[in-house]
Amino acid sequence: MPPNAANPRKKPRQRRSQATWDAILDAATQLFGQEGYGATTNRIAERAGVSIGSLYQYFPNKDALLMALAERHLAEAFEVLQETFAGLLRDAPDLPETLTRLIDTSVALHQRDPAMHRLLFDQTPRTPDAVVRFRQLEDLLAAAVAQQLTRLGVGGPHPQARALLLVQGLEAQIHGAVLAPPAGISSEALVAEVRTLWLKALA
Amino acid sequence: MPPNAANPRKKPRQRRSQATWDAILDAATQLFGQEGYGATTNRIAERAGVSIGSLYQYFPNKDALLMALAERHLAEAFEVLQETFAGLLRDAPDLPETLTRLIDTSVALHQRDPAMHRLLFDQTPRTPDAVVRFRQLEDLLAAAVAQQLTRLGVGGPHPQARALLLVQGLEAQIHGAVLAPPAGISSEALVAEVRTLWLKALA
DNA sequence: GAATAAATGTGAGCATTACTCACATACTAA
DNA sequence: TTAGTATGTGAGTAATGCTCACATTTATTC
Repeated sequence: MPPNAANPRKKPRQRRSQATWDAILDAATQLFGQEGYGATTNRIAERAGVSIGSLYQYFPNKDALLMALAERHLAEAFEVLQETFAGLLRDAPDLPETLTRLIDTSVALHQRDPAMHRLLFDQTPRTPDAVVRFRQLEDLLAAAVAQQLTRLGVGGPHPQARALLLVQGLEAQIHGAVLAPPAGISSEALVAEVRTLWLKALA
Repeated sequence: MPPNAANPRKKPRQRRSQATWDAILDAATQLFGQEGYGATTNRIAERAGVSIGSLYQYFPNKDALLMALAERHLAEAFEVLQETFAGLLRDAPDLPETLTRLIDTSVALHQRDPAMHRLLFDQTPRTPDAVVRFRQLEDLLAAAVAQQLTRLGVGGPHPQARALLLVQGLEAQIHGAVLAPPAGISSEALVAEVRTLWLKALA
């Protein structure tokens, strides 16, 4: 994953400060996970066994803590996606199999840590910085998808555009299917339908 | 639009209280629009020419103010959509024309008041209540769409599921295309591509 | 090892703000 | 007129994000 240019506070140099940084993020993970955005910075510092001043030495404000959690979350997701795309480059499967792998990966990522996903998706304020950052990563993903579409000869007149729409559409559909399936329809049925629709859209 | 069951404070009975209610919402629209979620309730009351106590007589907390703005915003959107669906029932056009009308409506709704849309989409905390409420409206929309898909014979084995995926996917794609078009791709090109993809997906 | 500088840690307290409540005022009904 | 109800007020409270003057620990230099 590419580095975030706007990293607000310097990262630690000495070993003890690295421990402090880790303790703060761990405490933030716990308390934000339990209490949502309402968790207070003072209690996070307390839980981390660190003074509130130290917390603000590494994170300029409360939202920066969430951003750090988001970065960690997204980095994990990127690793998984990296493997998926590596596999696609290696095996060069046909369109149906390619779609299946992409969808399965997306589903797995949404099932991995639903609480954290919901915290970041629903409760974290989408600051301009966060929105820009997210779009940046979305474009990266789209580029990898565009490469696959082109390889399969289904990129259309503008593969990057088509890939971006696939990324955005698929994310919304899988998110809804996995985290908020409507009464009367199973997640599995929805995911299967997602695959059917995109297969026809791209074939 | 169906009423919201969890309406937290009673609506006004006398004329002057209706004026108070309107003044508060107008002030909220202005200040939230200018300053985002950071706008304070005290200043909203001041701008409305009303005491802070009166504000909290009608809105139990800050988020309820945003919810009221969202309800107003969504009600307007529902009116427009109602017209669109009425037209579809009247004219019973073929699939390409039906898709065009739905997409054009969605684009128009996203272009109508981008600032308010961004405020509600990005900055308003997605409380559990708000999430449930939004899903409720999404299902309603999906039901109307499912009716059209069935009419056109493209509902597949589960029209309601397919319609929900269309609503979620389309919303995400149009939102991205209109409010955050990537460098090098025009909104128009993206919207055209959205239409192409869904046409093939449903044909 | 002593001295100096740099990095890291502390927590009382400040400023802000969402929200309450005891009370006052305006309206309605008899 | 009077009683009752609806509406309006704003000083004050509690909670919380964040600062800053200072203390402590580690690295560096002589």
